[in-house]
Amino acid sequence: MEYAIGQVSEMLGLPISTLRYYDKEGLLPGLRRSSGIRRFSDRDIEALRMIAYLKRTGLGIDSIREFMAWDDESMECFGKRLQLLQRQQKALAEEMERLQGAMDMLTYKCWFYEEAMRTGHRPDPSCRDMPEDVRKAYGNSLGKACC
Amino acid sequence: MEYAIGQVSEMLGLPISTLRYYDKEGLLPGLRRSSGIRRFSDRDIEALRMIAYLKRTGLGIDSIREFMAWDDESMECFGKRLQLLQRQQKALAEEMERLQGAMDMLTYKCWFYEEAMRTGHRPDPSCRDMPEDVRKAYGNSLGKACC
DNA sequence: ATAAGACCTGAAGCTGGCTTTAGGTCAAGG
DNA sequence: CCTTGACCTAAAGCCAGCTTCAGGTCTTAT
Repeated sequence: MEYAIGQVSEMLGLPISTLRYYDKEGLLPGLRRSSGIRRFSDRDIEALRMIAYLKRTGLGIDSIREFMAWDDESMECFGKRLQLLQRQQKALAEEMERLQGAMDMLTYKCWFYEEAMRTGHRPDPSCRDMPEDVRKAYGNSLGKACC
Repeated sequence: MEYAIGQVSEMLGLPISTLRYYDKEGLLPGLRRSSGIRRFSDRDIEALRMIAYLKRTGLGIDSIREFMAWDDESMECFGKRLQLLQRQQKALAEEMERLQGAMDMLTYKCWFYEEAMRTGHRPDPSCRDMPEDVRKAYGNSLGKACC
């Protein structure tokens, strides 16, 4: 089955301009055309879904282009793709750790301002009635920085 | 204690240009100057640490400016800041879910290409020897999309 | 007195990932 | 025949968050 750009846009919820941009950037190396018009195959659709996922992982356009360029029939492709994905897995794990630290800061600060509102003054981080989870979050993030 | 911009840059590992940019953007409303030169107090330093954390949560410069503008001596400030932080907590939780989905995709795809290299052909997602954690990751992300 | 070094400013430039603009082709329907 | 609508292109524009540039001030050491 083949689709025109407008249909694909609807199917995937992506603007037409984005699809053309991806094509121009070489993210869809197998894309067919008939008399100038792009004809998206089911494989192209799957590639676009994969692109969306790769973008979520934080991968940039350049790496996605590489990923898509490796001919997925070849044995060599498996190794190349695996390597790229593993690298990205590591990068994403680090990013998620960073975000967890930020989240812990928010947990502590929300407790802080709730306490401040309740008692009328800024609580002490060494406060004995800090809940256990907040204490843990505090330790995992600010520890000593305050504001 | 007060510091000049170069010292602060060293202390926090931020480029001088960034510190000036933050000041220009109004992120340090209390910053003192003597004869044109910025004098960073300990409170300004703490504010900068907090800015770094807020940025990590994904908060934009505009919201950080708001956050910093609320006079933190006032009772009203507690409520305002709490509200902003809670909103960001929700946004960050959603972002982390998105990333977890992306991570699950990577888990599945890494298994996929490892299998492909081992066996010499692309494995079937309905494969009985898919490890439990990979199956779970697969369910939580692609499910049916493939590439 | 002068040269180095730390500070200052406003404005322009950069990056990534699109989006918009301006202008053109082509097929179907009234 | 002419309009409408879906497609096409190259090039310029946009946004956030800095960074760089060009030029100026102030202090301190030689």
